[in-house]
Amino acid sequence: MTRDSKGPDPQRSLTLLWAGRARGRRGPRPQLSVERIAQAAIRIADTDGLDALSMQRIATELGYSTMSIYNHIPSKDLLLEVVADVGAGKPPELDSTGDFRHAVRQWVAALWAGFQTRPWLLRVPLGHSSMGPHQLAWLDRLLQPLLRAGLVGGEARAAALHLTAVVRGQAQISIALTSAPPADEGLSRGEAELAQLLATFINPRDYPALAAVQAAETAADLAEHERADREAFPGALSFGVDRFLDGVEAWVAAKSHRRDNG
Amino acid sequence: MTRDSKGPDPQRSLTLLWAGRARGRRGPRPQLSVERIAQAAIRIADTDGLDALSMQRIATELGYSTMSIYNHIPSKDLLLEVVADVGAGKPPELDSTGDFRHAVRQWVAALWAGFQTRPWLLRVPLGHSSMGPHQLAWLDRLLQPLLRAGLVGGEARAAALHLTAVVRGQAQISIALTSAPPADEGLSRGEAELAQLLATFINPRDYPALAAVQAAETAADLAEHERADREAFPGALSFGVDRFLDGVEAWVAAKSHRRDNG
DNA sequence: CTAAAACTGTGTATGCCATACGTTGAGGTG
DNA sequence: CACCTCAACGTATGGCATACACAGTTTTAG
Repeated sequence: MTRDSKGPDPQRSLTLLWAGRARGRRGPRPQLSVERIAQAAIRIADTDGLDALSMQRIATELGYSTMSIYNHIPSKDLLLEVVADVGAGKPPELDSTGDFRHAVRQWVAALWAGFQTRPWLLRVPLGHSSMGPHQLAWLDRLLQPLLRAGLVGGEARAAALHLTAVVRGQAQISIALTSAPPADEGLSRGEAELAQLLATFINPRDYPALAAVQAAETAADLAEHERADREAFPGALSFGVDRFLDGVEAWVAAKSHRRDNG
Repeated sequence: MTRDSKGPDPQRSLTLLWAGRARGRRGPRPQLSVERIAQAAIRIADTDGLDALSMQRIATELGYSTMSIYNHIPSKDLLLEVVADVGAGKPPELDSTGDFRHAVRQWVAALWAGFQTRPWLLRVPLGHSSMGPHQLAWLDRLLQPLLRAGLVGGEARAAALHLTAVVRGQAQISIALTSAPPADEGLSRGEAELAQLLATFINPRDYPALAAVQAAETAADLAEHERADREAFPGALSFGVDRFLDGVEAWVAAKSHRRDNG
């Protein structure tokens, strides 16, 4: 480790992510470790947000000087890669019996819940962390029901990427919209008033489809909103995932039919 | 405008995003404007990346002092929201004749291309920019073919969100994996060697499905890779979008059938 | 018509940040 | 035992966002 050159070096990222620290080195025994540093960083981000995450903060949290951190991690960018991987945690256990759709929905719900718990994960630039051990574990878990459904290698990989991307993207958008107003000044105008303000901008001339959708929605809106709070993930996500799984199922069926007749 | 309180204030975000500067104010006529500032910021991010984007840099680029910027934009976070919206640009014109799938694919390809052109857009925290005029224009454009396909309000909105999320997420992952190695030191080991290094970590014990997929892929990999470079967007994205559209089509068909028989 | 008020642009200052560099001492290795 | 390597530390540097006080300009109130 020690002093090193910078720059986006995938090799370094990978070895850092996959740890496996070699023992039997010289010098004093390290008290700090990549693991401890990452844990402290996650703790800070969980409690005070990603903006509060600084090298100095980590060091004081652990009771060491700021620069000691750099003996274990060459830069903050690399640290963030590690944090993004470790912070993802372990993937859930899925029902491997029966419907592959059920398993996939379980996986989606778990990932969604993870992003709700740690919204800051969505603000960490991915870097090479998507090749970290935890990220790959999540990917592996999702691939299993997809392969079981009848997708072949490349298709399963594409479908898994699709689902990962959907949850990531939806969570990002969802969290962006749910940033709480300051609520001081006595009257904290709710989302309703905000939506109304926005509605004044959405004139049917510039946004015909949007206006149409918005007009058609005011009716059944409330009932759906209340129901959504009780679900594992919101209706918009659910609809998309279900339609995708419909398509996957049809694709597999068509493939096997092709094989039967070929 | 002038001096203002901070904090995530949706109201302020929206009024800033939707501009409409009122004239007839006191004081000297402003030479700077939110528009000019945003354009300069985009220029900087395009040429030197998001990390090079600082208030000082913007100011010197425009030939003003750093603090002048704050007379027009209360904080850098708000600036980024504006930049994220303006930087998205105008949505493409879609073929409104014929197949809705074609139009959707056009839209997806355009958004994908946008993210390739401006990768830094994916690193800007969304904030409330998703309610900016440009973002809504993109959304509106996508809603049109979806409504035409036969989805009703809520479904169309969910499907549009799904597609947006997919492209965003896939682009993020894709860009994260394509960060170039420094390529100094004579031998710039390619992605191949990197993949091989990664492969040593992926043992079938911990990652059974991944290993299976990887083993099944080495064969037809090259041909597919070469073909992917000529497409508007990569095969993984295409597969997912197509399966989703299959599901949407089936859903609409089932609905109309239900109606015919109900 | 005048004076106050409001606003834009400027310069300076503060405090936080990542990180380069030099030093010290610990503890394996020859 | 001598040497080498490395962990932890302190200090220093340059960049950053932004608070604050000021100067000049234009609109508006009286």
